[in-house]
Amino acid sequence: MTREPAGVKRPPSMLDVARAAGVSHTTVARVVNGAGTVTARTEAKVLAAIGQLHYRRNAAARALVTRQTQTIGVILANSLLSGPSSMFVEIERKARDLGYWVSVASLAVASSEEIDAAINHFRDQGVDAMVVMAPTKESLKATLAGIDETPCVVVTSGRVDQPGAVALNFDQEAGAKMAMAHLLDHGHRSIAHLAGPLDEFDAQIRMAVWRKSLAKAGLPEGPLGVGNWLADLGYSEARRILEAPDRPTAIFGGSDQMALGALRAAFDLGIKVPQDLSVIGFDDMPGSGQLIPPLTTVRQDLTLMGETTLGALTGLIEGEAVTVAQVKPSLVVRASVAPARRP
Amino acid sequence: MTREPAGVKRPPSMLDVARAAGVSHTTVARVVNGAGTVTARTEAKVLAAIGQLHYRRNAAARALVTRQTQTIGVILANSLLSGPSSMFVEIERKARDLGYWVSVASLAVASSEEIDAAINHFRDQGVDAMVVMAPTKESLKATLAGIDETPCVVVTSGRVDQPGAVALNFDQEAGAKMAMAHLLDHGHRSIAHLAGPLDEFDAQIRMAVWRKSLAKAGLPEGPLGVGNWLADLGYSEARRILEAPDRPTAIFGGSDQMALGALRAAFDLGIKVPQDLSVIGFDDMPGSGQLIPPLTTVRQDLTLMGETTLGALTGLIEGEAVTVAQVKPSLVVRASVAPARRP
DNA sequence: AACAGCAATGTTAACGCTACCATTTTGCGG
DNA sequence: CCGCAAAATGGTAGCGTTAACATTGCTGTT
Repeated sequence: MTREPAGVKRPPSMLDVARAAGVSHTTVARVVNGAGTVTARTEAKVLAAIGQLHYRRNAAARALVTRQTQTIGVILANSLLSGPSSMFVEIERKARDLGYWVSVASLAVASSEEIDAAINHFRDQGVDAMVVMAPTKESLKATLAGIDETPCVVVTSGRVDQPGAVALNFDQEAGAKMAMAHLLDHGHRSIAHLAGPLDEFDAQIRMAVWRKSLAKAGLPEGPLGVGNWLADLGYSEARRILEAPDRPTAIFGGSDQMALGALRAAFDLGIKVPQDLSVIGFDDMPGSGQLIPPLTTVRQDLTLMGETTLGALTGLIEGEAVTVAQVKPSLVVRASVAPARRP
Repeated sequence: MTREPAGVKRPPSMLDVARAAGVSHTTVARVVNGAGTVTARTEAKVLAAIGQLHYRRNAAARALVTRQTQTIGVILANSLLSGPSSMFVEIERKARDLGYWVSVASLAVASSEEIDAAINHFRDQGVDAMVVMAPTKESLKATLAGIDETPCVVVTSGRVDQPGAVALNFDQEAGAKMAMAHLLDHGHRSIAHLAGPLDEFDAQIRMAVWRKSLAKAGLPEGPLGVGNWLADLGYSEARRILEAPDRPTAIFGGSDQMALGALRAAFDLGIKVPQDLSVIGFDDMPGSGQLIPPLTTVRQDLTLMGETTLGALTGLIEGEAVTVAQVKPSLVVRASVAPARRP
């Protein structure tokens, strides 16, 4: 019967549980952490007290002494635009399973300043590790400069050689090659490209592969449109390309959104897809399979990617030497590509 | 010249800064927190020491004594499928501005168990407040049962009367009414609906409004398809409806994805949109404006919604009585709706 | 029956910060 | 030049946990 001063309402602590169970707080800790040796009888008493008092271990106190917050910071750049950000959901789920908390910062633009601010935000919080999506050279540079001790997985198609940081991404080159090979295999000799924003690695790589594939096949470079991954510019650029004399027989869209715009541009001009024009996309976004016509595209397996990211991250946290393979995309063949008409 | 035992590497603490600046740690605290009274000269010394040592205030220690983690937990249900989850980006940005950290849990399914687990996860972490997206009755019930002391904004179209919790959502009813009015105004007398998963409030409401609007106009109920918000079922259900005798002249899609499926179904059957069939969607997802034809739809202003959510949340944290208005959606008129053909 | 040796439990001291109160310094009117 | 209020600074006690070590209570061996 301990008399308690009727203090302010305060959640129960280990000591409260200890008193209720008639043991020391250390014993409570042993039960809670499942470590150490405790008699079944003692454990039962403690568990009962815990249940009765609705005890929860205080994360702050724990973090204070262990110097571990069990938190992972995730920095999302250009969050909603490109597909890869949905990878985040996978990361989060996996992390929670592993007992981590996931904090997020989603950036409107992946500028140096924004990245820097976000990294600082997380360092203030004391995250154990970070995942940073760095789509551009600038953001990648800021990231590598900003992360210091903190283990970090950088999701980027750029190059990273810095101890403690590991780069991870889809094999953009392989994906783009697949798309181009598919078009070339269907006999297309004049292939346009709708590029994403050219400050992004992914857009650069996809465009470079388009050029190289054409050159390798001994073909002249096709028309190029540049956009922002989105459908609006996909439409206007595609329209411009298709209205020009000598229009291409195929379009390689840098994203499904851009390809979607191309589909409509063709429709508006009375060009039939895939009979008169083949279109291929990149991402396999939701709904791509129900476009008119269903879009052939390159799929990126976000689930696998998320898992890989988190695997690398936990490895890094535990101080292992981490090397990760790139994740391979795959081709989803639907109905927007057909053999080129022999002239 | 204090002699330091060459201990393990440890981030500098307030005491370290204090020693370096020749003041007490209390003074350092005053500078760091910007509270209390400090001479400009002292402040400069302290700031210099902070810069030199790369001092960062330890969030865990601070949380321990203040009992405030400055963290908001966000629970996302069915994250990637429906539009509303992208609201999260807005919430996050705003919260970070306000000095909060945002932790996320994204649920595959909004079942009682998942919601419960996520809420517990956040309570373990000691979040100051939560945002829970509860699309279904089941998840809403679990949410209201699970949140206890923690202030909580529930994003749901369901009903919430519980002190400490406040419901917030788009005015689904207004949105659906707009869509139906638009169709009715164009003279459509036979309107089908492609509903979302019927365990979700939003799907229920949109369907109910569809029914009611028809009844109010003195029209018989039109054909109904039920799906999962996605394009695949949108296609098959729309196709079924359009192949039946007495096909409707308009389709009200529960989501843009479903409407997208309907667009293709019509195309496959040689039904021209909007000449022979009007289609309207809901969400205004990216790309909707570039479909064939560009989709007329109901837009939900996610930015405003995110802001409203966070406003309510901070109010709740500070113990104010919070009542929030629903956010009104708006109609985006494009090209998929035309006057009904007079038979 | 005594005692090593181990299992079970308890004691104590940080961890780095804020809150509260005590003390020192400063400015200024008389 | 004193005194006194106000401003500036310092001292100390927790917050709730873990970690290292100390102690107690058993078991089994000789």
